[in-house]
Amino acid sequence: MTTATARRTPADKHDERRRALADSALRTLGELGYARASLREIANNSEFSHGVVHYYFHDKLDLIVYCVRQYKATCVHRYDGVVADATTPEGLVAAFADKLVETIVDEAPMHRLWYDLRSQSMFEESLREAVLQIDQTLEDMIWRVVGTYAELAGREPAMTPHVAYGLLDGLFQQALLGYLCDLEGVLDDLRAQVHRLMPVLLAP
Amino acid sequence: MTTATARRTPADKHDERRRALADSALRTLGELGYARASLREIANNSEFSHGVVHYYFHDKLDLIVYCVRQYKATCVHRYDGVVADATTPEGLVAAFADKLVETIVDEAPMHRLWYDLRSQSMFEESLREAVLQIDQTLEDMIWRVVGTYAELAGREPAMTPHVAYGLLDGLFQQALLGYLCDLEGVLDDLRAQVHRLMPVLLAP
DNA sequence: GAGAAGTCTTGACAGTCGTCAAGAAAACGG
DNA sequence: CCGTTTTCTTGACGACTGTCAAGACTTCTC
Repeated sequence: MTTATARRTPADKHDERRRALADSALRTLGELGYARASLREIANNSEFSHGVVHYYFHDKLDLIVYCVRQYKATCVHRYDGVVADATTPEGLVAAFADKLVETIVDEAPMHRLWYDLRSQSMFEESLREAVLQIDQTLEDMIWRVVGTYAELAGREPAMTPHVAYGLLDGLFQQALLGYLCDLEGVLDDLRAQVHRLMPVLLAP
Repeated sequence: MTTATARRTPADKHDERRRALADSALRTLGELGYARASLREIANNSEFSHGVVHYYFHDKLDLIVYCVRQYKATCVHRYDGVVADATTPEGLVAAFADKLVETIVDEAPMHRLWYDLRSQSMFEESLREAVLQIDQTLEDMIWRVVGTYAELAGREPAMTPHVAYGLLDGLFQQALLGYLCDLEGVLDDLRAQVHRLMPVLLAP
């Protein structure tokens, strides 16, 4: 009865419901993208009715930004284990590259949704604040990997966090598109590319 | 009367009209993006009526793919002059970087439209063929720059065309987003980043 | 200049969209 | 158990969408 988990205020329940709704919505958004995923379709692929969205979210933009924020909040810790377990620079690179490939296979819909949202933010000003914030967390995520890699290698990073993220994101996006287009070898290519790129990110 | 330009078949006129319509459409598409640019809005911002679109194009997708193809067809020759005029590796890099910055300022709407279309192709299979083709021409464009740079420097490229394009595209996309978000210094940053990256693309 | 072919306008069609309001249902507090 | 508050469903609204067809207009051909 009076366990710790029973200590839930109404506000907590409200938030919990928002999270559950966002989780459902993410499935549909990852499948259809930002523009083609209607609120009715999102609701149909969930346990909720289409009207309930406006009870928990102000409007469609509010829902979608919340969804992507929620996904990315956990996403940015994907490589924490890689960083924590690494003992050699080569081992870190290998684990990092493997994890990159793994997430393309496992979460391609989520990644394309992110790139969709980021592209839309180039047109829709109201998306830019959230996109810039998320982009920053991704940059930090990458920098934790590169920084640890530099430490293990006993060398200094030769690039800013911004550049390191830009370069890796370019390769990742390319691989994601190739994977979704069923091109052959894109995943192995990505792995090899990361192995080649990482040493370049460090000063000689 | 019987000048060379008067030698126009009806098919030529038809193509010319398609090009003119596409030119108008590109303005609206660059402003609103793929999803929010309706055929009526496109027609309103042109000298045509909304029905004429279906006389020259099969449907909306047909129009938009034609538009982006048309734009990119000229876009891929942007650096031809840079390549042709270059006499030293450093000069080539400087001219290339300047041109990259210039096109962000001058043609930001067109570039964001391209990234929009490429993102959409991750969801819409019918876009993928065109996107992959255009992406290949962009890769070739970049490789003409990198290849000439390698020749002038008397060294060998250390990356495949695919990787070189992926890396530069990542930086470019980042700078474009920053520019559209009115972030300070993104253009100078891009210039500096290209100066640093290009030597890395060559073998020691 | 009459007829034919090509070009374009207009208006309508069947859907879909985001949004909201009225009220049912459920959960809660005493 | 009743009254209140929160939660959710249902149905409707106006606006907007891509598409198309009927006909007007222009251009060309003989």
